[in-house]
Amino acid sequence: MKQLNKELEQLIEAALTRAIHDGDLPEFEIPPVPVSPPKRLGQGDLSYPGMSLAKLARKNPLEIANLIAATLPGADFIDKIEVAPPGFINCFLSESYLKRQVDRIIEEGENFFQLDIGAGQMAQVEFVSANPSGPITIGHTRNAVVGDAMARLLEAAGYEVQREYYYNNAGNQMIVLGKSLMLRYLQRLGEEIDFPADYYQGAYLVEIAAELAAEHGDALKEAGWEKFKDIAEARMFQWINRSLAAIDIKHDRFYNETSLFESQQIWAVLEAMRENGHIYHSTHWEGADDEEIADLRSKGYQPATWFRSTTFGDEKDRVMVKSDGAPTYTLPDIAYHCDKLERGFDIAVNVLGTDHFSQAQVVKHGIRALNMDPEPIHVIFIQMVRAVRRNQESGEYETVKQSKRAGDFDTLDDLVAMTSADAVRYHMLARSPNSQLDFDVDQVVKQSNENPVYYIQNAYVRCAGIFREAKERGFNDDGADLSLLGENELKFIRKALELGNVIEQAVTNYEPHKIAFFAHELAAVFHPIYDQVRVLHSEVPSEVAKARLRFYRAAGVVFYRLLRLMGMSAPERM
RNA sequence: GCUCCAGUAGCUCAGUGGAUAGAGCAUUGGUUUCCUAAACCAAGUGUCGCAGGUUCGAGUCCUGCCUGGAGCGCCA
Repeated sequence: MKQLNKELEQLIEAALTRAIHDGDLPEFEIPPVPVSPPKRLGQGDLSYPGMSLAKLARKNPLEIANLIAATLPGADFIDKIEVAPPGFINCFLSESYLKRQVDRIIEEGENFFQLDIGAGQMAQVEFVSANPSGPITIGHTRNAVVGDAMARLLEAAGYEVQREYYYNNAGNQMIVLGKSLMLRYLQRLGEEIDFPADYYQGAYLVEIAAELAAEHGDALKEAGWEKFKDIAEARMFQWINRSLAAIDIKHDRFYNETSLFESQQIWAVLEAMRENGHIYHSTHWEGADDEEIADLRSKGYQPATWFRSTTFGDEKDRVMVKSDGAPTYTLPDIAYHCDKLERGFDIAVNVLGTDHFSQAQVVKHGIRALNMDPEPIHVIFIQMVRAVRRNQESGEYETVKQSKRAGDFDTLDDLVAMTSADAVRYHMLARSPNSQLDFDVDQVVKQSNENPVYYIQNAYVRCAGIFREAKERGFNDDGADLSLLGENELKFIRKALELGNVIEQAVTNYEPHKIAFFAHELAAVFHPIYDQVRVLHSEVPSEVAKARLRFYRAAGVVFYRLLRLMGMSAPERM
């Protein structure tokens, strides 16, 4: 399927090139000529503001627009070109072209607007990557939804996509997790234990401990924390996968942080950075002021291994290996991204919460310190998300407490249980990642009947419904004459043909939320049409009904494609 | 103190430097003899945080300021 705005852009460029060649315009470098759908009726279907050329061409904008309009090469999709003051070039699409696209849409089916922008290229999306120390929270959920939608859009753009989860199963946190479970188990066996405040407090560990006690009795009493760490990690891994699967998210690969230790890769990376002259050994970083040095000294630190990240614009240097010999989190993270780049991805998208902002910068500095180009890496930063609900008395929004008690909604499992996988996905996606998101639990739950989620899905349901009814009546769209379609149906086709551009915008700008808004806009075009354009109605002549039935077949294809791009289900009935 | 994000309708938010700034929710009133009511039609609300600047043209770009959020660890 053609991206018509791109086609028109090329035609305008051709017209300009020719005008310059013919001497109708002075010599100048032709800038990009962005074509977009105008906002108002009567301004055509695609529009280009020719005013932007006035200065370059040293000519009255209206004259330039007229010149372009007069010399624009023809194309099968163009009906007419109009010029509007002060210099807009408005393109009206050909009706017969639009009608023909109904069959094209049906032919393409699930590949409707499958683009070739990324043909032959590999893309990776690393997302979620939550520490395996507890449930998937509402914050992870937003990350998961955005990352998966990004992956689906990259696939639609033609990339071969791998979904990866960086599994942080090394480091102190896992030891604490193992010890936390061990203490809960011993508590369950009746021992009096003072549970440390900095251990994992979640009730889920108490539950797992109870299960272990039921299954093994006191047989694990003498087992070390390592045993409990393995048990806890396996349980967390299962839990995370199950939660994500409930919203139709699966990763192709779980990349274990521990593998970077086992393979010695972290030390190889550190050595390479050292060879490039970016590593030094000291009690404090080179640019530290007296106050900072005094602070570090008061903590009694021995010398540590520092990365001179300030070379690459960082505000201070960073510790790679602590004075006790253990690496910080940053070193394996650099090694991991180094490994990613060596795997040859043309694009490596990384979805992170803004609390990882500094960390991500340091990783990029580290990649440069390895003399590698971090350009393929692109980070989508997700702003904070809170579950909120309105206080009935004050009318103010309040944050849902970070408690694991039943009735609070701060995990993915809770959100899905209270709403639906589709509602969670849509609401998490339909927001710019740059905006903080208040997920209004009551709104998504209570108003689930008048919700954009179902508004979009209902469009597909309605298409499916017509075919069910037609089948019962023994009616079909064989031999449909598309020329019988009316202006209403064309309105929908025009809008649907924008999908290619939406996918491209979403991919090139790393803004997957655009697809969610487009889906809603398209549904808003569809429903009024459906209300008026009937198929199985006594006043509709059989030939017209066939054409309309064919149209609804195409509309169903478009909505199916959209719903799948958002990772939502396409139900046949509500 | 420094870096990044945000500030647009009562609320939650869209908005490629272009033409008269848009949705949903909430509010009010209406709509189906034959597939469609989780739908449709109609009504209304704006100092686009503030002040300058660039431009033929600024919600969009630049500078300063105000407000809210995230970060700036020998944590992960």
